[in-house]
Amino acid sequence: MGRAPCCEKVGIKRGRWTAEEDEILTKYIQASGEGSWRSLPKNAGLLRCGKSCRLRWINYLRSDLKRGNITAEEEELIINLHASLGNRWSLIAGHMPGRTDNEIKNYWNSHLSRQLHKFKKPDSESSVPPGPLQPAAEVMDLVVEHGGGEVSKKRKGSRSNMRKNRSSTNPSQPKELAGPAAATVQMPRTPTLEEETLSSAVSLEEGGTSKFVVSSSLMTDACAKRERRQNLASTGTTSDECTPEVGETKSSVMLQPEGGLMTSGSDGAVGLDSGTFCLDEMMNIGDPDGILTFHGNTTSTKETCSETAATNVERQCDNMDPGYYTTTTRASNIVDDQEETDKLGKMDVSNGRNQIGCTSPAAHEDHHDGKLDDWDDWQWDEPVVQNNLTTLPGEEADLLSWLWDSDNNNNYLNSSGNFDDGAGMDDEKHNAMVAWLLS
DNA sequence: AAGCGTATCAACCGCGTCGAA
DNA sequence: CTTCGACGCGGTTGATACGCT
Repeated sequence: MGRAPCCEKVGIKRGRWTAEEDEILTKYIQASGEGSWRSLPKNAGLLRCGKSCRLRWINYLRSDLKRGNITAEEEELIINLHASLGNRWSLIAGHMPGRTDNEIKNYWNSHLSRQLHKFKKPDSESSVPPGPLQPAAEVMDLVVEHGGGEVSKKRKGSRSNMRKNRSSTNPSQPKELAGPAAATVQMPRTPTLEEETLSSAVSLEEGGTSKFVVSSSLMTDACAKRERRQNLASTGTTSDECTPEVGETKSSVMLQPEGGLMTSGSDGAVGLDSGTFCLDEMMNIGDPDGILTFHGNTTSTKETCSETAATNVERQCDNMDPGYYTTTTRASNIVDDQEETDKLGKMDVSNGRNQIGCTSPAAHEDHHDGKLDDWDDWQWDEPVVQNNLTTLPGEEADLLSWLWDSDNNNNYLNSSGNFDDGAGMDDEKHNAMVAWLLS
């Protein structure tokens, strides 16, 4: 048995609203108030469905609506909120006075999801032979899956992109990170959702420079104390002022490319200023220098996070097919080895659209005292050269070029230049790639 | 200038949730 | 406890605007 229609279909006007209808609806609501949508059209003398009236009022006629384009600040906020809330447009809109869920949803679908689409390596465009692992795409699938949002199926380009392309005099010029886009947006607290949601998002700046965001929120009681610290950080307290609590060692502080702080305690919990995320399930960050250990044990520390959290993390771990790998997130040791420099020359995020380059934000950490440099100083166009990534010690350099080789050529050419049919891209590499991206 | 392809956004549709009966 | 109506939400559609060739 089908559901009864919300209103009679016959005699109901559809399509665009006229100015007269708008005026009738506005006057009626001003006189009688919102609500009773079902009976409203009849009472107001409109030949419209109640739903349609409600939608028209909420999305267009309300006096408190903000008109005009989405600003950079709002875009940043949408990205951050979407990373935490997913496609809960009404909730996102609730954090953005004057904006409607429909407006935000449209903006996401037409603007922001395409950026994800660009970041996500499309299978159809890839020359990767069918194989068990396609690291970059798979990782991005993983990231996008958890709140990264659906990617528009139909849209390929963008009119705004066309405008930019036309007006751009220097396509390789990285988008300026200073200003709104680089500002940390303080996430409004939405407890129930944060408690249940583990999500991630990725955004990509245009012009061939990447802004990689993996923001997650998974609130648990055990993580709450860290959230308090991150709240301090987001309200102006620097990372240095986030002193560890008794019995806890501040093992590392990393910087999200978004400009937010990413912290981890000795217990392996990782916090973001846009939420907190118990990472015990997936990896340990126990090394004071930021050594990140990736593991697949999802059962040992469940008591520290809620069952929901554990379930979600388990799901992520399942997707990641975790093995055991240890990588590092530091990149500040100075070496004068030209050979290593040459190796790292392969690691360039000035990539083409089918290539994903990734540099570790943590590599930007000042190794002397753990103090974070200003993210604005990050050189997006040539990060390897300009951000001293050329000074990685040999082990890290090998890892980077090794990972890069796997992804950069899409054909799994190994470091020796031999073709790898995919089988050679073993779990270890895959997990290392995941760990690297997450770091 | 015309035609075509695409982006944008208002509106529609169906389903889930909630509260009252 | 069940049913039903109202509402709200998210996904999708379609008309229109716009940019490119």
